[in-house]
Amino acid sequence: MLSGGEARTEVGRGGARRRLTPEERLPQILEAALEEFAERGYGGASMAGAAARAGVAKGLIYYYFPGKAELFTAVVRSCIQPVFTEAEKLVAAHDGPYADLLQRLIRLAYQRVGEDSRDSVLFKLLLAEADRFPELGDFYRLEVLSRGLDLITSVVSAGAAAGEFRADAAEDGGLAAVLMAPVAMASVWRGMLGPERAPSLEAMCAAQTRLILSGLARPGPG
Amino acid sequence: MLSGGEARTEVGRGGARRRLTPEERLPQILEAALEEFAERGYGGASMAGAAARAGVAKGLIYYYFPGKAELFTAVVRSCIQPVFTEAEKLVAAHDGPYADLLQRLIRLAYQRVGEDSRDSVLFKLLLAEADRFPELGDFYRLEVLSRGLDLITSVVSAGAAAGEFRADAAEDGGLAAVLMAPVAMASVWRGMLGPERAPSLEAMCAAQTRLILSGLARPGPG
DNA sequence: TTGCTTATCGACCGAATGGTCAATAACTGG
DNA sequence: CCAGTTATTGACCATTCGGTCGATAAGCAA
Repeated sequence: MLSGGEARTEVGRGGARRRLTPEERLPQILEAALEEFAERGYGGASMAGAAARAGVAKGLIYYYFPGKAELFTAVVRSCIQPVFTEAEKLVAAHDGPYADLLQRLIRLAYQRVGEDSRDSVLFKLLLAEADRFPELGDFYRLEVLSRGLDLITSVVSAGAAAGEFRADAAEDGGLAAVLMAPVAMASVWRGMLGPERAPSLEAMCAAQTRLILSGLARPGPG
Repeated sequence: MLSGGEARTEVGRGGARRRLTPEERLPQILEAALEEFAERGYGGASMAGAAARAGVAKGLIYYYFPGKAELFTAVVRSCIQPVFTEAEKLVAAHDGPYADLLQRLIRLAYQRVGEDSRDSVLFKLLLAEADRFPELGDFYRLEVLSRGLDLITSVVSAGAAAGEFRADAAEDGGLAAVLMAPVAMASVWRGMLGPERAPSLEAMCAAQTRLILSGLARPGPG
């Protein structure tokens, strides 16, 4: 009865309405969606919630994104990509002992993990949802995992070629993953347990640096 | 209108009904719920879905569990705990060089990750949902993280005390986390990318073994 | 001002979901 | 075989949520 067919009689009389260019509104929506996703997870996040955080009507989000899934992938893309460009720049610019470079890379990575807690939360979320969104899984494989592994591999190989590291390190297929994992896991731990309860970043950074440098050194002179 | 007060006229005439003791039914429900959660995530999983997988009416789940959250924590508990008892038994029973023990522990961990893919998926899920369920976070911290770190720390310390490893390894607060992370991350990668696309477990196991053994060895004789 | 484009709103819908509850059939002990 | 206990059912409810859509106002050009 009270579901009148088109009984929509009092529409569109909303309050102050500010019209923005898409270049201004999009970041607002992405930022709000990041908060919503980080706080409630993918399944728990609601379009209405993201809209409310952005101070915007729900319908507007559908004006910018086809649906929830696309909004999520857009948020992830906009957040995780810049991390790697930084590291790659460091590698390209470096010269000197490779041990120093490796040490500096490790420190940079841990530092970055400690900086923005929302990044960690989103990273964790990415892990959790990747298998339900093929596009997300591909994105992670290509833009995060492979990129990180390649970066590490190139440094280790160069160090081995320069006689600084053990020669067999260059052909060790799993080494890069083993070197990358502690930072990734530190991020996950931070995202899930919070900065206080997760293992200390400083301690992990120091331990990994020591372990790697002595573990990769040539067994030669005492 | 058509919501008759107690118009429920034809209830309870369902088909073949098998009555089981709770000790028989509970594992069925937990197993079915594991499948459902692993496949759809926490938010995406539905009580009806879990019930259907168990071949049971939805209401029965509420007979055994107060709600969705409790069902989830029960599933996680039942799944992750047995992993550690195995490792702890290994440590308790071992004697001989600590390098061998460490090697064996690493192999056991990677092996276990490779065995049941649902465990990896659930582990990934646990990471993702821990911060929305305090009970889950505590469970992880106490029953998984601390337990693993303690195990590793005890072995490393014993090895250092026996003069097998570098003396300073025993006091390295972050070392255990760095040693534990690759296995955990390997599990996460498997859970999110699948066995084929994730970094090879064998390669990671071999690389980590090499890295650790040479990284922990006393710098002494060439 | 007029009129066109388009960013923005918010009521609405259908579907799905978590959770409840009275009815009931399967066992149990006597 | 009967009565009491309890495991099990499935219809039902309230709510939430993703997504649609017509109305509308803000800006811009003429």
